[in-house]
Amino acid sequence: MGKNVKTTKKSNEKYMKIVDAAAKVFREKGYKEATLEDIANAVGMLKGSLYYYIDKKEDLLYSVVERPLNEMTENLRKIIQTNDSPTLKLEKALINHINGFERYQSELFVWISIEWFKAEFGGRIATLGDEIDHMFRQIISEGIEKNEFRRDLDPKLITFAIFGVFNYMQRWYSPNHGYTLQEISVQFNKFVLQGIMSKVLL
Amino acid sequence: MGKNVKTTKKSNEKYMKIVDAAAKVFREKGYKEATLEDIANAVGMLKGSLYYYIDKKEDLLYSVVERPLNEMTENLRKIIQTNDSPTLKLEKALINHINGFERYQSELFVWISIEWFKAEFGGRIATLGDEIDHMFRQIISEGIEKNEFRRDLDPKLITFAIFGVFNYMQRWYSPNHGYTLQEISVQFNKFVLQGIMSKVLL
Amino acid sequence: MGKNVKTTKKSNEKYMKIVDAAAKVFREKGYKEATLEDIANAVGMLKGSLYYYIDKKEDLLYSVVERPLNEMTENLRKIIQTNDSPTLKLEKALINHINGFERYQSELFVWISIEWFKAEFGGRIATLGDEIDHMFRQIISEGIEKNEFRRDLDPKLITFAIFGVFNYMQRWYSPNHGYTLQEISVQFNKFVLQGIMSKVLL
Amino acid sequence: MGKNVKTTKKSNEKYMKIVDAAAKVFREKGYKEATLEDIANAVGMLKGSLYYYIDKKEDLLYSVVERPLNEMTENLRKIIQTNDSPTLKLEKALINHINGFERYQSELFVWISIEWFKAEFGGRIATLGDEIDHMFRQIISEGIEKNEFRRDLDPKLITFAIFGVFNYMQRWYSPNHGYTLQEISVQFNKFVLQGIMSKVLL
DNA sequence: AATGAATGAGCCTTCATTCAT
DNA sequence: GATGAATGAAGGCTCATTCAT
Repeated sequence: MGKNVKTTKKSNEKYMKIVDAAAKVFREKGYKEATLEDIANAVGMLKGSLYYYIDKKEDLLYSVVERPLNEMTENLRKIIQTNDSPTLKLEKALINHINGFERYQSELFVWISIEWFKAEFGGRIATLGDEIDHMFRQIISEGIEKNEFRRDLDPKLITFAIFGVFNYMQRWYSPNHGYTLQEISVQFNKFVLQGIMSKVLL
Repeated sequence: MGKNVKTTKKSNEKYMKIVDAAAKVFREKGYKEATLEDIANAVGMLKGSLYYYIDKKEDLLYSVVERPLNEMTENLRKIIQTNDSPTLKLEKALINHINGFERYQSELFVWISIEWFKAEFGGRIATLGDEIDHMFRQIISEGIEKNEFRRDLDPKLITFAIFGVFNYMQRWYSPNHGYTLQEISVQFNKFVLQGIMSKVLL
Repeated sequence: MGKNVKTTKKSNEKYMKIVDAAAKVFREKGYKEATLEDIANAVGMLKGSLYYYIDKKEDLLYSVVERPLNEMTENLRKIIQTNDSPTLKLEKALINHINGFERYQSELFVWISIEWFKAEFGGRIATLGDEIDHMFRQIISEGIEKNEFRRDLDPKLITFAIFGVFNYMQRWYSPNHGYTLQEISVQFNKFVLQGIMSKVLL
Repeated sequence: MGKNVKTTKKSNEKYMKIVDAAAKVFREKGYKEATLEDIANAVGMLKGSLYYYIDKKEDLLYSVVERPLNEMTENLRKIIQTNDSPTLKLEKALINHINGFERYQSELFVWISIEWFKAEFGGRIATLGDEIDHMFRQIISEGIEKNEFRRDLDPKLITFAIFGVFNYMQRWYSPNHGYTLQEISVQFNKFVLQGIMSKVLL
């Protein structure tokens, strides 16, 4: 962190405005399709002026996803370290996930949308979400060990399935347009939990 | 929309080769990042020559996803029209889905990857998958009505969840690399079905 | 040699025209100052069109200096391999040098002008002239050994001096403007030779 | 030309530091490649701040070369006005030249490096070195008249040759790296003098 | 059918320069 | 005196597209 001269500059309000704008533009058009001019316009400046704050376009991508991802990772870590049952941990983890979407809508959707191509970006970006994957898988594994989750499910695959349920929201979810995140959260949790639990209460 | 001069041309072998190549290149690089030169090279011709077969790059996108999607739609329609129970219909539909992935891997993954931005493309592309969505939703609704599926789940949301489980594969699935589609299919079906069924047999 | 697809293309007339234009423009404005647009205009095309022939600006620089330098190197090699006396070899080498200037004026002057910064360019460019340096030095050394040239002069330094005499022409020489290359050649040779010979006939 | 508001400012220490930094940066990267930011960084200020001292980048170039050139011109003038023999004058002039390099290494190398393009810069810069050229030529001419230098050599051309010997150092000379300026001076003087003298003592 | 060649618009990035504070 | 911030013009490069042959 803070390797370049611009770190100081980055820590100001304007830079945050730029990153916010970038998040929205990336979200709307996709990273590659988004133009620096688009972003600059959204902030009310010229594209060249952005370079006072960044070194290259990719910097913006990193800045957009860095904080949300780190926050979610941190929250997840706390959840995992409790003595809660795996089932409860999973519930909390899923709620954390949706909460993340609530707070960092564009940002996380941008993240999800570049996932497939993240290898193209610097390693920094590529590994940002790895820990989340890992911790989810850990919860699932623990649940299986403790007989709370079905033994016939592969932890890795099931983690993918769960991420699928939630992350695919990127494709259809739009705020103020159909369902609230709250509704979605409730429904998806019920679905996922019943899907993996070994003893289903009916 | 109407048949144009190129319709004839499109029906030949060469054009199919081009579309196949396009599918692979789109899948690997993403639609925007893929270059007509990439595609042309993959077929062994020059980029300019492609225009004998297409009018614009987007045509290729359409051609790539058109057939797979239509086929899947058709299959799904047949499944829906049977007298099978909703549960069985859902199982078949999901198997059909994975089978589609098996046969049209790149193509469908391309489709999924552009879903979010499909509005940008001509209406033709935008509506291609709508029927699939609709029929899935129908199965779910029917299952709820017939008390096979949980009443507390919203059909539309649950359809999204299911699509999420499967379509998110685009992000992590790679053939000959971990799980077979068969394994995935079995696991995901078990997960999804237990997740939505009203009476779970344990 | 011939690593990329464009090799074939490069071997045509148009590419040569471009390289010629580049040589002139580089000569007039300097490599960095020269714009691709300048060069394109000189050939009567648009700057973007140049990329049909090149991969990057630097390619042009390389193409400009490659042949002249190779030719001069080759000629020099022949001169060195004879049984001529060092004095005669030096004379011939100097004449070869001026002849090179005659044939490849812009090209060689471009070369000389980037010498200081050649490290910035790919290794290919950086080492192009090394052999010439080396062979000149060899002639001087041989002349000293055979007592034709002064023992009190350091071969390396004197080679630099001689290059200085000739290559500095880049700064002041302009065709059809003062002296002919022939006149310059005669004068400089007399000057250089008397400067290094051990026995001067007066 | 006239003294402007900034003249006062220019006469202070800070401005000198800036010019010194500019000299080094210009020398290392070339004038065009050197960034005002590079220079500002070298002095420990921001690029915008430079404009308190300068009107435009070119000003720095002028300031860099002005003093060294004027000093050398002045010294040369003194040498010329003596009653020394042309031979001695030439020796002194050459020593003055190398001494200049010693004291104003970067500065003079910058000067030499922009010579070809000096027409692009304001006339002020363009004519700065003219007097030096002229006085050198005068010494040579005088030497020929007095039969100390060879009659068969053209004064103008020979002056170019001599400048070549010394000024080309810009291309290969690097302090603390091979030869000392002292060594170079001795060798080059011997070479040049024997090269032009009419009676060579062996 | 396909090629070779060129177009032109657009994008990222750089940088000298300005200016209010 | 100096900073921070922004400007705007320009440059290298990419690429879908066109078109004569």
